[in-house]
Amino acid sequence: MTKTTGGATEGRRETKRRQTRERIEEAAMSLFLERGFDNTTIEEIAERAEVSKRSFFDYFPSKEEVVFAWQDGFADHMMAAIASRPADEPAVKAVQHGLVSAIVSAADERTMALGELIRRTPTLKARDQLKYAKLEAKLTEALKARGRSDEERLRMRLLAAVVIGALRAGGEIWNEQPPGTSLETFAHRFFGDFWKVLAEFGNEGQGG
Amino acid sequence: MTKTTGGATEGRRETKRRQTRERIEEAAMSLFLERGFDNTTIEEIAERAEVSKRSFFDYFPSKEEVVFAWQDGFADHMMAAIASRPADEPAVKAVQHGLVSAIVSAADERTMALGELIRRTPTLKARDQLKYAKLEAKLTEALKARGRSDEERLRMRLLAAVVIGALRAGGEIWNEQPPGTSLETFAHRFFGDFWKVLAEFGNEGQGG
DNA sequence: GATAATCTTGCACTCGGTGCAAATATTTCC
DNA sequence: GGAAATATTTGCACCGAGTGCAAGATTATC
Repeated sequence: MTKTTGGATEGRRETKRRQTRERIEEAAMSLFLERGFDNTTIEEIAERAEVSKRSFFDYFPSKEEVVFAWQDGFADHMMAAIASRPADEPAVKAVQHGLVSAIVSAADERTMALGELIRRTPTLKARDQLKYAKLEAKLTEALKARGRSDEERLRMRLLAAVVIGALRAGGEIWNEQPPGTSLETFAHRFFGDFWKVLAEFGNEGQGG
Repeated sequence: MTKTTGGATEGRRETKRRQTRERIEEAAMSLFLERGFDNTTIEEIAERAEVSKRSFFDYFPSKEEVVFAWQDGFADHMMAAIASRPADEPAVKAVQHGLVSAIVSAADERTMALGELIRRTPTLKARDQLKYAKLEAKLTEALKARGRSDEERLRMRLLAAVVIGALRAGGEIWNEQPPGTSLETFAHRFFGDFWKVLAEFGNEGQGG
């Protein structure tokens, strides 16, 4: 594997490694969901995944990171969705579509159960908030590509901050929604309200 | 101390306890600033504060919490400042004044050094983000008191989310500002820009 | 000063996480 | 196929954060 012998082939090693990683993730998740995050030890995870405790740390840097491993996918999806929007579309709309697209594609059983777990576990709440910060950084990056002047890029930074704020608040409100509500419908309605309210805030702030 | 013998007197016990707490905080902070958060052990803190390692945990639930202990004061100041604004003032303005007031009163040497420490220490970043979430919750609470209808209260929630987003972004931008800039001036100018940009985002979002 | 309540301490223990070196598996090259 | 190079897994010893508990020191109450 010095540089160039095979190329894109996935040897037995890579395969095994990927499988092991998946086994650990699966084991950890099921245990967390069964008996809670704090009541699960790494040794128990390792045992169920049939690896040693020491090997766990070859795959994940900490117990918490297993919970948030999926998160990168969300950010990548969002960035790709934004990049795929026409360059002359207003940033505000592009980011809305990007977010909704990422949300809808990420929303499944597992993710919801995970959210519930995080909400129940104080230890995980802090790390969960960091997730938003990381997302905001990525979003800023994606949006800055659309800005031409320095002033534009400052605007994009604020847009990212505001939109991530909306995402967080929207997530909370979504959790209070009656079951059976369509996530996509909710997301669209929410953004509609959001822009409207934003305009009002902006005007009130400038006036007075 | 069953219920009612003395009343508001501060006995020797309370005094000593407060002093000890301050000694621990002081010891921890100076050590963190000297050699970093991760390179400081609780035993070292305890030693410098002249208490046992076990006693440390009678005063702070964890090493991290020492760093964020001051944070409650900020939130309280902000809430008080908002509550003191006239009830007929637009919420947007009230929250701006409340925040600026809290920021200005909290900004000293120590706080800045602390911010630097947090930025340098990955361990602390997650917990730092939680700070914003807590602040947002408090802000929502303070603002909801101003809302009459359910719709109004929803608006207040979004306002809190957006404003905390601004606070976070503003903090970052402040850190990139040339030294010597007046914090108060910066804060006012920032909010001015912010409301303007917010109105633009709102209109773009509704249009299109 | 006796007694009750509270605070502090030491000790033993659990768990998360790391460094290291030996054992094991995989790939590569002949 | 087999030896050598390389990567992976494991066991072990260790550190530091944090907790429970019971004994000892302090402070408050009468």
